[in-house]
Amino acid sequence: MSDTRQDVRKPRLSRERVLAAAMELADRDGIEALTIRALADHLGTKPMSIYHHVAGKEVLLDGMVDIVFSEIEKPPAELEWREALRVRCRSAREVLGRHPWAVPLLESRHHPGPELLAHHESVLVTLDRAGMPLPLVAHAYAVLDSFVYGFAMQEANLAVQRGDQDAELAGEIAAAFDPSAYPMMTRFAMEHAMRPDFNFGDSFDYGLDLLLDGLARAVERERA
Amino acid sequence: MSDTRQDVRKPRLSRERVLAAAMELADRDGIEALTIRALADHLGTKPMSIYHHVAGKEVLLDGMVDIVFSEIEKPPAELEWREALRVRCRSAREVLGRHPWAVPLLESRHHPGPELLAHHESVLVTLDRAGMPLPLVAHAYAVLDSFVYGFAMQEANLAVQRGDQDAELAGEIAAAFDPSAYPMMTRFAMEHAMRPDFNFGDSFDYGLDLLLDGLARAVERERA
DNA sequence: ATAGCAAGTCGTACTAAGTACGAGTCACAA
DNA sequence: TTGTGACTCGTACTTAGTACGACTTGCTAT
Repeated sequence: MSDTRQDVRKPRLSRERVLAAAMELADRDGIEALTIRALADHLGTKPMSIYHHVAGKEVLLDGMVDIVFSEIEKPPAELEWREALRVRCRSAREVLGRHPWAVPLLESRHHPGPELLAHHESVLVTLDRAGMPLPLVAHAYAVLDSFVYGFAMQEANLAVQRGDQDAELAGEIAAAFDPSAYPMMTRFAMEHAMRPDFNFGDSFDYGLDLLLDGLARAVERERA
Repeated sequence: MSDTRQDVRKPRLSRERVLAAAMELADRDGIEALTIRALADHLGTKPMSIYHHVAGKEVLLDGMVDIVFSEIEKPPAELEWREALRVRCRSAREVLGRHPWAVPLLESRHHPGPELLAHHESVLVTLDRAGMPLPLVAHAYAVLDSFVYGFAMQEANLAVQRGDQDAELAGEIAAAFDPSAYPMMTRFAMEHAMRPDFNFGDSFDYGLDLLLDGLARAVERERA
């Protein structure tokens, strides 16, 4: 009778299970819904049990960020540098699209995890083998990451917008909006951005190529 | 005896004073230190008085974001489009440097204020007068803002790092850091990033020119 | 088998923060 | 002088993070 029936319902907590559940919750309900109590419910436990596997909420967030980094594809070593960076940047955008809550966290965590470090290393190696001198490596990395993070940030926000848009936001914005006060915005929206085939995301590849082209030219100039 | 002595200490609350005080607090102590109670103390009032001038904390943040936008210089109409955009992007970076807490908020607020709308309008007008067709306008705006916001985000984070770095963070990172596991990162840090004349911010103008050059070329191509 | 221990779980309770409610105050106009 | 509307604030409720310490459980060495 006194068999271990609880291992069916409670497969024992662990740091991994806690982190995985936290990611699920954040993906599904948003980062602001990720509270220790909600997480405990989601895991079928009580709040304080969680603290035996992660030291606190900050550490939990650090762990989640490192998992996000682990999902981003590193620049493949066998590809030419531009192609390799394209792969990693596209992957970064896609992963951040799956975890929109992560964007503001990525750069604001002070405790880099192992995945983050490994990721940085692999990108630096790729820039190095492109033939860039260190100052150019620094520029290239700063510029590419700014673009990727910034773009992901805007996309994350658009996603949220769309979420409550159907409800009232659209009407609310339109109401507070005087078309004659913002003629160019109105034209832009009417003739382009509201068209069904408009897709904000298309600008990602456009901007990425802009940057990679520019960097390639800079590498050429270095060679001269 | 019963003169109005309190108007010396309490110049009467107002939406403007509340917002200004909130900006001060956020700039000085960080956004996480901006609580209604702390704000009330800063203003010499009690928490609930604030709610007569702003409807809640969300609205307070919306208002702060709009003030930040009001501080960003619009692209001057009298300048050539590239130069005009350079002015506005540099200004945006500088303003976000003064208000690092604003970066994650900028894109996550759902209620655009009048300053934000006016700002967007002015940038769109500039892109239009550069001779870009609407699809290119969309790309240009998305790409430039991604870069500016992303860069500001990274700089904001660096500023925080430097804040507690002196204390223990530097040693902490170095301790958890195995140079042989990350050879390229180590080389990059030693031979470039830790040098006294290295300045992350220098990459801003570099990236901005990369993008503006690319966009100018695209405009040329359109003309053909 | 069993004593004992380490790992894990959780009930209770404290603190910080946002804010609803409603009573009080104050300046000014009629 | 008195009524009114704008403003102020004391009290208290709610949600969240988490410290403390007791309880439970499964494994190990006898």
